[in-house]
Amino acid sequence: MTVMSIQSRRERERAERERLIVTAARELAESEGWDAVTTRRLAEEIEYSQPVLYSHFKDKGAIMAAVAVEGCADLAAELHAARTAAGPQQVLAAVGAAYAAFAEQRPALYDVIFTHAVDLPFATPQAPAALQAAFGELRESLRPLAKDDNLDVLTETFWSGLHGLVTLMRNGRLRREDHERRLALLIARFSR
Amino acid sequence: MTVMSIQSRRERERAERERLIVTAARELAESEGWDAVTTRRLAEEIEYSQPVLYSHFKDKGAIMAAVAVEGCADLAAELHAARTAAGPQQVLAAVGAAYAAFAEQRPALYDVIFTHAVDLPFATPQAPAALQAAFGELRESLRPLAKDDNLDVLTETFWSGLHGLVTLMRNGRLRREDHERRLALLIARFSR
DNA sequence: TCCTTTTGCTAGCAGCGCTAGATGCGAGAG
DNA sequence: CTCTCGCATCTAGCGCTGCTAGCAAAAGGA
Repeated sequence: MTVMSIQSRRERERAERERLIVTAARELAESEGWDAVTTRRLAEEIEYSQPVLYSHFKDKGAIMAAVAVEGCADLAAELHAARTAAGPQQVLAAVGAAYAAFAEQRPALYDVIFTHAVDLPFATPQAPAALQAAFGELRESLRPLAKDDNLDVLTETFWSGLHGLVTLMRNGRLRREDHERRLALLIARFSR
Repeated sequence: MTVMSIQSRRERERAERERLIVTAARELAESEGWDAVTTRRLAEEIEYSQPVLYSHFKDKGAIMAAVAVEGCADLAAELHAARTAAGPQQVLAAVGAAYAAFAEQRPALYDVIFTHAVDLPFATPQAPAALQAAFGELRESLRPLAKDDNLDVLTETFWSGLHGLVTLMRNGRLRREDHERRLALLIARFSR
């Protein structure tokens, strides 16, 4: 009895600490940007020494990947809310706007999902469930508009359009004040 | 006389060395990626010491910006060639394919232009001429298709679509084998 | 109580961007 | 031709990064 319960307690504590690390990384990134997320700073934040991080994660990239998966669940939830709240004619516009809003309001999270960390499986069945869920929301928004186009290809292409809009705008390549017009145009081109 | 010619010789040599730096940075980035472009490595490559770099450029970002401007001229040239070689019905497809090919074949150059360096003015009249030229090629390709849409907004949106396609694909977010289908779909949605 | 294993820490490596201060070379004056 | 001055360049080093080897301490089992 003792052996088992002691072991399980340890595993529980370990899991809690792992959550602590991911949460700290995420909050630090969201409040001060990924540049501020150094292993020393993170260790200080969780009140352990640096090497502890490496007993949970292979390297810093793995921590970022964990944050990405978490953030992806948030994105999926927001897309789902937007999709189900909108009337049938406005689904694509609502989901597109929700996607852009997420990227705008939580840039650190968006970046770690879609531009930074590479060591996540993406367009395969092994991709994290949250990620497939987010993609699924986009796909369902486009399903009524697919006609003779392949739904997955259509979804990926529309998604690329959104991704291009938000990334180019966020690092100063596109004038911010025309964002709404560009978004509307993209949606118009993918509606009907 | 001596004073002037000595000074001008020095200025000429300085300018040559500046070109040397930019070229070395570009070649190093293209052959081994930007991670390999460290100030030490770059100094070694040009056979000067590190501080020399800082007598030409404010910091490493400024060197990257210089490479970006150079690369942008290449991009503009390739887009121009594609646009002028294609028949009127195939302009958009040709230019889109040329854009994607550039991103695919010269990823380091593409990244420094469109994702890395931020200290370049972009969507303003102060933007480098090469950059405006590249954007202009896209704009001219879309002009016949603009109809009642604002041409600049249309161009920026189409550009975003291309940018999203290539960036998401290059870091593993999109299956490579469907690239052609996605590109064709994007072009179809912006034609007519 | 003693031993073993596990856990976390201190200290340090190699590399980064960047810079202060020393050094040597070239140009102009006498 | 020589001396001096100023500028161009280099050496050395700062503070930071991600990451790890090796030791200390705590915890569990006999």
